[in-house]
Amino acid sequence: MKLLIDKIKPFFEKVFGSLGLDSKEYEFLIQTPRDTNVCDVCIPCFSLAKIMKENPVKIAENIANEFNLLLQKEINVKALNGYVNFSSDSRWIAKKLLFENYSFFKESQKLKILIEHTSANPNGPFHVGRARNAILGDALVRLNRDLGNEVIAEYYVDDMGKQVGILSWALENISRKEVNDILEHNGIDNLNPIWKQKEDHVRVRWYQAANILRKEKPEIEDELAEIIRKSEEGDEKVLLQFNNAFQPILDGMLETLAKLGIKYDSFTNESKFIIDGSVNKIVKNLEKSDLYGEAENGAKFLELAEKGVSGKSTKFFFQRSDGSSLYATRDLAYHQWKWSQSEKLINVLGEDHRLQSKQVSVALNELNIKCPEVIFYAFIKLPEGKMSTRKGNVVFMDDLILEAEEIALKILSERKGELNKDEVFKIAKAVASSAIRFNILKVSPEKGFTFKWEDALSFDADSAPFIMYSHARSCSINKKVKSLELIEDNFDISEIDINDSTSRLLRTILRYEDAIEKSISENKPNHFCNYMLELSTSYNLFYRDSPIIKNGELNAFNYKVSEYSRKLIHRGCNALGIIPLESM
RNA sequence: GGGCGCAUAGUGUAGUGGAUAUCACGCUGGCCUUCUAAGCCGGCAACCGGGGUUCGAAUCCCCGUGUGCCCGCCA
Repeated sequence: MKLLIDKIKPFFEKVFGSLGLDSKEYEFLIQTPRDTNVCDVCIPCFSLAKIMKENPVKIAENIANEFNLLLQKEINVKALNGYVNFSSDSRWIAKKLLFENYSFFKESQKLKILIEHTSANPNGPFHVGRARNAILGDALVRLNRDLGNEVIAEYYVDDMGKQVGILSWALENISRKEVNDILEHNGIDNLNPIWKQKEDHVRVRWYQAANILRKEKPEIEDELAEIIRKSEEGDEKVLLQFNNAFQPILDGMLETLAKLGIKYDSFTNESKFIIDGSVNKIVKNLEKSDLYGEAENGAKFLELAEKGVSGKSTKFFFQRSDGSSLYATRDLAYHQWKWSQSEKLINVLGEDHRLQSKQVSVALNELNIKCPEVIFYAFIKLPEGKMSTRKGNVVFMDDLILEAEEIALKILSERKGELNKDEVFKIAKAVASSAIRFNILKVSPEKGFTFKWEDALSFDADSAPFIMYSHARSCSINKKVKSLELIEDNFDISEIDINDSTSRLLRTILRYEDAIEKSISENKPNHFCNYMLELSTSYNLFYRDSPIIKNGELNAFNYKVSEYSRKLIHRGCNALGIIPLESM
């Protein structure tokens, strides 16, 4: 409700000045109420009671009276239960939105932001748990872009070290037949033939087989250690070999994410920071820290016991005894580099990285490098327990998407319609991808949840299709108006009678800015999900009560409101990665 | 053993010091000759337990309970 707050601020200064209060100090009191049906903006007077030594109900009444002397009739001010409640005239809102092109985020500061998300090790297909990262990250990218920020979506590629090393070794040393035999003996399902062309599904089997083989033949460890060591020294030949091993997997993973509308602007390889020497510089600088310590064998660490880290080990190791670097050290160099690209950093990490992220923050402080904002999300479990790529106990995102498309197709086939096959297929894909994203986004990131097929595939009221359906309706109306070539009569907004549901819709539209800003400032896309559900509900009520075409004639005001809503729902869908279809 | 998350109707969720605790599923009763019924309207039902701070606590603090994650010279 920025529009209204900006409107009343100058009067607020006068009123509070006349009460002998510093208006700047109390500006924060102007707020949007929890229950938006009560009023548009309010000032709770409870905290003033102590200073003014008076009953908050009385204070509210006095303040309301003062405002009423100053404000024109387009803002209604009333005192209620110790609150000063402001309600704007619906015609005034309509005028600002429909005729004066009030635009959102005009005064917001625009930033260059780098959002690093997903960054999953390229060793196998996405399962639903890992995908939460990508879906959250992509939503943050889109929300920030909606506000006008310039955003880089970053994927940090683990192209060295143990995991890729194992994969690379497996592809060179284990035959297809051996892989199949090993996995069969260990109860891992066969490759689903649907995915036999998709290298993430194919190659992960080598990774799984190698992990089983390592337990049986310890001598493999020596071979592994050798190539891993070389990769960490930046050996070009080994890194190229690693790259050839994981790149087809990464491509397969990105193909899956693309089905969900997720794309990246930039990929950065971990090895970059070994090769360019920045890791070495980080090590040198960390050695100067007061927290620096060395183990007996020469491994280097920071002692974090005094920095709020506790547990069995309080040491943060950044160099092994053999002189090689660790993931965390490279991460420090990576952060330094990221700051050279942007003014704000956001990382999306699983809750298992909480400690590691704290260690990185302390180390960054020691290096005089700013810390990123980090958003943590809890894991998605299966009813039978944790998901694990190695154990093959997962729901693949590719399978979930396929299943969702089939259900959408089934629903479409049950409904009468004159859509052709291509359109039906396109709609099913859009519904599936949007619904999956939304069902994950609508839950607050720090809350864990258990994956259930029926919830993930729910297309009911609390879902993306609900929002998409409102949009499709508004499109349908627009098409009808166009096809009937109805004429938009001129009208005087001050003469229009605005009903309750239209008034509610106009107010909901006005809260778009607040919803985006809240979601961004807290890095919680679920807030905006909620808002989009409210916007759609408001539109549905308006649709019920306010005919746009009646007896073959166009209601120009209702049409303008509908069109404004249509464009805003479209915009909001893009901000969440929901595909706003024109018909469904 | 220690640290860090989380706990709201039968189920899932919103809410980060204020007005009658949000929305959905569920159960239940209604609305399609009228701009897409994947919709709309009505009813049922909840703040883990105990202390504290405050004029006021689901929200902040302490203790407990349950649950998840972490405590590698892995990533």
